[in-house]
Order: sequence, then C-alpha cells, then structure tokens
Amino acid sequence: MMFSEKLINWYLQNKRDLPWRETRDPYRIWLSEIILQQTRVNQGMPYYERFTERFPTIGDLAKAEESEVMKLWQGLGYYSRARNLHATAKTVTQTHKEIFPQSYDEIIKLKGIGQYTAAAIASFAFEEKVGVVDGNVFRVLSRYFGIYDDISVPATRKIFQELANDLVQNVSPSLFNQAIMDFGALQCVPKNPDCSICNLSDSCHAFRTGTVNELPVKTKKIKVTDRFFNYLVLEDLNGNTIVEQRIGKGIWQNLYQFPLIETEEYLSMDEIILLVSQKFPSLFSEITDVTKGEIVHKLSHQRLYIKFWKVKLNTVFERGITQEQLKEYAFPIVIWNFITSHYEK
DNA sequence: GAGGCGTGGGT
DNA sequence: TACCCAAGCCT
Repeated sequence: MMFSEKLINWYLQNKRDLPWRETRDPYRIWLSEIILQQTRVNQGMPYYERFTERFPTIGDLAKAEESEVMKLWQGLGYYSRARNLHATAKTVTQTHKEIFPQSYDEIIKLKGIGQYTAAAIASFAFEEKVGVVDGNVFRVLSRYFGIYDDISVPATRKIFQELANDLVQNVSPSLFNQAIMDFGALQCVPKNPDCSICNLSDSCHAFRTGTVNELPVKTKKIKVTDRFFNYLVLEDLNGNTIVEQRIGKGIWQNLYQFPLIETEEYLSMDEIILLVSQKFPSLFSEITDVTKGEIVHKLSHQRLYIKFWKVKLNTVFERGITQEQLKEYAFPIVIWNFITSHYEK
C-alpha cells in the first residue's frame, strides 16, 4: 500500500468527530480554521460554538461591531485573527456579494488567510487538489519520508508543499488533508509517539532509523523578554473606574486595560505612591497592592511581571464606568481574570 | 526572511 | 523550572 492509502485507512479507524467536519459551508470551515491557527481543538471548540451561534452566516458577522467580535474572541489569543476575521467577513459580504471565494488563488487574497488556511478551505469545502502544510504535516512527512531540512527556515516549506501536493493528487483532497492532520495530532505526536501501534511504522523512515525524536529538524528558538506592568485600578467617589484601549503596534492591539505605568524594573510601594500622587495631584487618597506580589504572565515571547494597584481618588470621573459596564469590554486574559476575581467580592 | 504576536497543556 | 508545542499570518 502507498502512504496515502495507509494514512486514510488509519483515519477511517481513528478520526475525531468535529462539528466543522459535518459541513461544506466555506464560512464555517473558514471560521474553524482561523480559530484553530496555533490553537488546540479543545481550546478552540467553545469559541467555534459561540461564534456560529451568534453569527450563523458571514453576513451576520460582517454586520457586527468590531468590539463585539473582540469580546467573543477574548481569551483565545493572537487577536489579529479576530480583527482580520471581521475585515474578511466585510470583504466577502460587500465585494463578493456574500459568496465565499471558491478557489485557492482567490481565497488566499483574503486578510488573515495564508497558504495553510487557503489550502484547507479549498480542499475541505471545494475538493481542490492542494495539500495542507501545517505543524502536523511537517512532522508526519519529515518522519515518514526522512526529510531533514530545517523547518524553522521559511524556504523549507516549498519542499513539503510540493510533496503534499503530489500526495493529494490521486485521493480525495479533503479526506487526505484531514487524515494527515489527525494522524499528526493523535498518533504521530511530537514527543515519544507510540510507534508500536502505528500501521505506518513498517514503511516509516524515522521508525526504521530510530530518528523519530530527531524529526522534524527545527533549530531556531524564541527569545523571551521581560516587562514590568503596573496597572492602576482607579476608583472615584462613586466607585467607578477607568479603562483605556491599547492602540498601535505590540501586544493586545485594540483590547482594553487599566491605565498602565510600565517600568524597567520592579517598583517598590514607595515609588508607586510617589508616581501616582504626582500623576493625580490633590486627588490622591489611598493606594493598595491588590495583587499581593506580582503576577507573572507568560506570552510566547514576553514575560510580563504585573501588579494591580487599587487607587482611590477624591473626585468623580467624567467618563467613569461601573463594574457592570467594565465587563462588556474585551480584555487580555490576565486582566480579565483579575476583574472577575476582584469585583466578585 | 526574521521576528512579533496569546494562551494553555504536556513533559 | 523552563521549554516545547498547537489546524499560522503579517510585516
């Protein structure tokens, strides 16, 4: 048997039942693919359910305010996905008369859709013969066929893309593409896969040569930087507070946060009191360290050392918001966790 | 082409 | 603990 046949046999025995596999609706397939970029099925599933419930069609999504889309996306990370999702819904609704483009070449023109996602939609929804190349495919193909090129080099992708395209020619593209990703996610896992139960091991290069844990080759590591955030949880005489939107480049674009003082190092109690009393002359009343020590919030590429300071002010904010209103904004998860625990009591 | 961009789970 | 990884894309 050929690789493709063995793989599909494995899939027919082991496949997962997932809601976006029960449809050929390109809108739902597209939505699922955006949600699942760099995201595990278990984490993305509830978001898929909420989005399809709230926005049954792409037109419904296009009509929404961006703030609502961001709020629904809250907690999923990589928030540019949500902004691009909304932008593309508008493009398809307005420019394409609400008809999703039906070929790889047209689909890849849309915002937030790259080679992987275009191939996924084109094959799953329209059976176009194009191979998906994601993290699973790098792993499965590098091991089975013995490909030692460094996958952290973008140019390496071409090698895998051409192989994937070849493999998909004589089978159902949607079936093969789903199969290779499920196989990578469930059987040919990154660390210590159980090759003793694998029906492809007898013809697998890595198994034969004992290089399963060496493949795929990936050399580059991410550099992590440290940052120190002091969030001022202001409170006026009415018990209202203030939030601001993060704008420009950097993390958490378009999400909300409390007024922020970022420093180069840890701030002592005395230092924060001095800064805050200077920032609000004559209004400053009382400050408390709500977090009792710092919260370390880890992003993929940054370590954030975060403190929340409750600051009471002798004034009434013109644009103050209530605790109820606070919960309508989209926050980074670390701030949202603070809000739900702090205001619950 | 390298680096930025979240969150959560596994080892 | 620290590191890796997860249905990547954008600049």
